[in-house]
Amino acid sequence: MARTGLTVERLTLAAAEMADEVGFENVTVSALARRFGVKDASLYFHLRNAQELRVQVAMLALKEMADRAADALAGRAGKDALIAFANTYRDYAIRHPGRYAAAQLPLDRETAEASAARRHAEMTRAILRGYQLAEPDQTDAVRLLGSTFHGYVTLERAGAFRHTPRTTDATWSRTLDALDALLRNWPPG
Amino acid sequence: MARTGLTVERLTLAAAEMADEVGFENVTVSALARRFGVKDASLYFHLRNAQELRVQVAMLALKEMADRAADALAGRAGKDALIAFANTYRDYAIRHPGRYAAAQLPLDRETAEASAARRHAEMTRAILRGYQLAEPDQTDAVRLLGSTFHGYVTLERAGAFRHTPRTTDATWSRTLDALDALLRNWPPG
DNA sequence: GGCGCTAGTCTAGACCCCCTAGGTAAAAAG
DNA sequence: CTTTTTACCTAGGGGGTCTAGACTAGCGCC
Repeated sequence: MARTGLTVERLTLAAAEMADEVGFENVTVSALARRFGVKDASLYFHLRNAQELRVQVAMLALKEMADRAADALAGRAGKDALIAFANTYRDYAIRHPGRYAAAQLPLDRETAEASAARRHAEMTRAILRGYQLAEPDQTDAVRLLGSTFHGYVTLERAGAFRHTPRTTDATWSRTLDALDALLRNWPPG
Repeated sequence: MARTGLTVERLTLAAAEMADEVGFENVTVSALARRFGVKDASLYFHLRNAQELRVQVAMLALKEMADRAADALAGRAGKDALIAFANTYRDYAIRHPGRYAAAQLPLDRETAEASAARRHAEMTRAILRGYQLAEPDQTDAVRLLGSTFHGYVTLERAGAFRHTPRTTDATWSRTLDALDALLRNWPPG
C-alpha cells in the first residue's frame, strides 16, 4: 500500500492538465484516480466531492489568468495596457481551453470572494484610469470590457465566427481599436 | 403497455422546460423518462442518444430566439432596432436560462447550417445597415455585437456583476448607448 | 525498539446515468 | 382478421459519484 503522495494541489494541477487535454466536462474523479494509479475512493480523502475538484480547477485558472494579466500590465498604460490585458485573456483561453472553461464555473459568494475575481476587476479599473471615466461610467465600462472579452473568446472557441472568411485575429485587433475609441469617446449620460 | 404518445417534439419541449427549471446540465435521458413515466430505454426509440436530445433543445432555443428577434426588429431601424434586438436576447436568457445555455452547445458544421444561427447573423447585419459600415468593418461589428451581448448576458447570469451596487439594467442601457455611439463613429482602419 | 495514533489507501457496494439487444403488445394497414 | 409496424418493455453492461468500514505505513513517544 505504497503512499502516492496525493495532495489537493497535485490533484488540482493534474485535473487542470486533464481539462486542457480532454475538456473540462470530461474531468472526473474516476479519470483522475486512474491517472494517479489509485482507486476513486482514495481521492475522497482529499476532496469533499467532485464539485470541489471542479471549483479548485476554477480557482487555479482564475489565479493564473490574474497573474499573467498583472505581468502584462506592468509598465503599460492607455491603449497599450488595454491590448496587453485583452491579449492575455485570449491567449490563455486558446492555450488552456479546459482551464478557461473551468474559470466560468459559477462560484458561490464566499468562494468567489476568496478567488482572484477581485483582482481581475481591479486590473480592469486600473486600465480605465487611463481613460478618465467617472462613476458610474467606470463601472459600466468595466462590465462592457469584461463582457466583450469573455464573449469574444467564448464565441471564437465555439466556432461561431467560422462561417465568415475574415480571420478572427483581424477582428480581434479591430475590436480592441474600437473599444479604445469608445473609451476615449464615452457617450455622455 | 399503454402508449404514451412520445415524439421528438414533445421530448424536446419537455427537455427545454426541464432545462429552465433545473439547469441544462441536469437534463438527462433518465430524468426525462421519469417525467413521462416510461423507462429510459423507451426514449432511445425516438432519440439516437443523449447528445441528440441536447442538440434538439439547442436548435429549439436558437429558433425561438430568432423568431422573437425577428418580431422585435419588425418596423425598427437604427438605434431603436439595436436596442430591441439586444433586449430580445437578454430577456430570453433571463426567462429561459436553461434554453439559453443549450443554445451555446457547440454544434457540428451541418447541424449549425440547419439551425437558426444564420438568421441571427443576418438580423445583426440588417441592424448594421442603419450604420453604413463597409466590409470588413461590418463583419467585425457583427462579431463585436454578438460577443458583447453574449458576454454580458452570460456574466450577468453567472453573478459576475453582483459585487458592485450599480444595477445591471442601468449598465445594460448604457452599454447599448455606447455601442450605438461606437457604430456611428467606427474608427477608421 | 516496541506502542499507539493518524493519515492515506483499499474493498465493497449503493445509486444514478447512458445505451444496446431482444421481446411484446397496441395500433394501423391490408 | 391477419400482418406489419410502431412504441414501449425487461434485462443487463459499463461508467461515474460517493460512503462505510477495513487495513497498513510511518511518525511521535516513552
